[in-house]
Amino acid sequence: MFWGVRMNLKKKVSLAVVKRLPRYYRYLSDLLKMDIKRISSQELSSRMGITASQIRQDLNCFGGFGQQGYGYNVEFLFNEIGNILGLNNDYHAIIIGAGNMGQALANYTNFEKRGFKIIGIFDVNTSLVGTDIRGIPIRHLDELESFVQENYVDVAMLAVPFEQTPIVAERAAKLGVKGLWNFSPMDLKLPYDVIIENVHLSDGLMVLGYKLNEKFEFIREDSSKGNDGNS
Amino acid sequence: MFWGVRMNLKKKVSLAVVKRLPRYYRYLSDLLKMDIKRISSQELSSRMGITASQIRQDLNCFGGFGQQGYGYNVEFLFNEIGNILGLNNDYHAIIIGAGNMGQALANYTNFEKRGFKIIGIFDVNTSLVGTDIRGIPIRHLDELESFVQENYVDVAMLAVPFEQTPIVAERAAKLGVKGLWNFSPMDLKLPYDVIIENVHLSDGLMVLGYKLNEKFEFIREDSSKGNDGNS
DNA sequence: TAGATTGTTAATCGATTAACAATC
DNA sequence: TAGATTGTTAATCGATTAACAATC
Repeated sequence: MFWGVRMNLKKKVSLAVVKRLPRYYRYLSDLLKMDIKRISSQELSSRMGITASQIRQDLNCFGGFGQQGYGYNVEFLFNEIGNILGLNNDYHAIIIGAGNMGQALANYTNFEKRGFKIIGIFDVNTSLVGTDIRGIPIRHLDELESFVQENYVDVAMLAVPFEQTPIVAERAAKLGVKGLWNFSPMDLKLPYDVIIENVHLSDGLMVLGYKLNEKFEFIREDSSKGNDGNS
Repeated sequence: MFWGVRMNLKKKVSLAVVKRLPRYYRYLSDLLKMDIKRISSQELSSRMGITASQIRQDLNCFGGFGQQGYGYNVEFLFNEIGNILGLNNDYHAIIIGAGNMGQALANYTNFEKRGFKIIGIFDVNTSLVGTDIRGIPIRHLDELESFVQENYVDVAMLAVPFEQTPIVAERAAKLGVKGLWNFSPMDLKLPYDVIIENVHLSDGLMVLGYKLNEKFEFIREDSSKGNDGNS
């Protein structure tokens, strides 16, 4: 018996761990800026507010990045996590919808540092079409098909009105886009081989509301609550 | 021995459950729109892609909303979850930063349906100050202190540049704002009694990148990867 | 009543934490 | 070498799932 297809035996890393990686990356970036060369799991633990044990467990899902008696080399670990997250992958992304949210995304230069290059923006608003954001031209949505066929597009960021979202999502998926980043408050599902991340901003706001309630025992002046017919 | 202060004995509901509530709320809202009057945990389970058992467990953290042999009344459950999330709490919110993201937030009318009313927008850009978004005037950031003292403000949504974020966050917290919703890619921490929710959009994008890599085995044409000095 | 489906307890699974031998 | 700190196994904790008695 010999090794099968490369790395198919590795146990799949849990999503809980993967979701923590960007946070590690952020803290390591801060350490780099502060010119800190090495860090122990203990020290990182106290900065991040998670246990040292968890840090070591998490990192060891991907390999032994540290050194006994020394800790972790900040720059090395930073680069390794960057690699794991695929930050030098040079993904090509487009933004569909050039309203406020689409423009905010287009202006968020950080995405490029994270390996996502925005190569096109699309909208139906003819007064926007022809203009550009940071040099990226805004095209009419009608050009979506031809553009994606002529340019390699990995990811579409969807910042269109709620009702339009499933429609443009399907168009993008049909064209072979591999990932969708959806900002409409719905759980987008498609019968295509595409990875979908739903953002759900207002869900987060509602959780904030819940926490406020819990902590400060709100119920503001109980103003005309109406209680209209709850069974 | 008798009952202590009201409901201080209830076991604290775990954050995992609370985070699922907005999603239940969304699905129930959809059911209402489709004029579906009642739903069993089984049926909801298949729609949402989680187990019926989990649905019943989750809901029973807050009380028995269903009826044996019948299921759940959609409208009743919808309203109950809305109450739990404090959607009729009439929170007063302000937006600090009227750039693209701030404007996107200001135009997102859904927040009002979720119990958050935006009563003010602040920026330092004098060409924006004096204008308004959906009738909400944009004020100069200098007016923040006087405005918050004169108007009840529960939550500040922070959509300012990275470097400004800790500064305006501290100003808001000092003024007694109870919740902060932070859109800068940092873990905001403050020595005040304030609840902070950090959004971290690009963290989500990086997780999408990781999943793309995992599924499609990326490594695009290995274009001039440079490999500049990783250790 | 019989059938359906909840509320709730018990079993399982997975993730976090603790502990410690390996080793730099 | 002695001290420090990792990598990793084992123990604990919490969350999810299964099962079923209660009951509409």
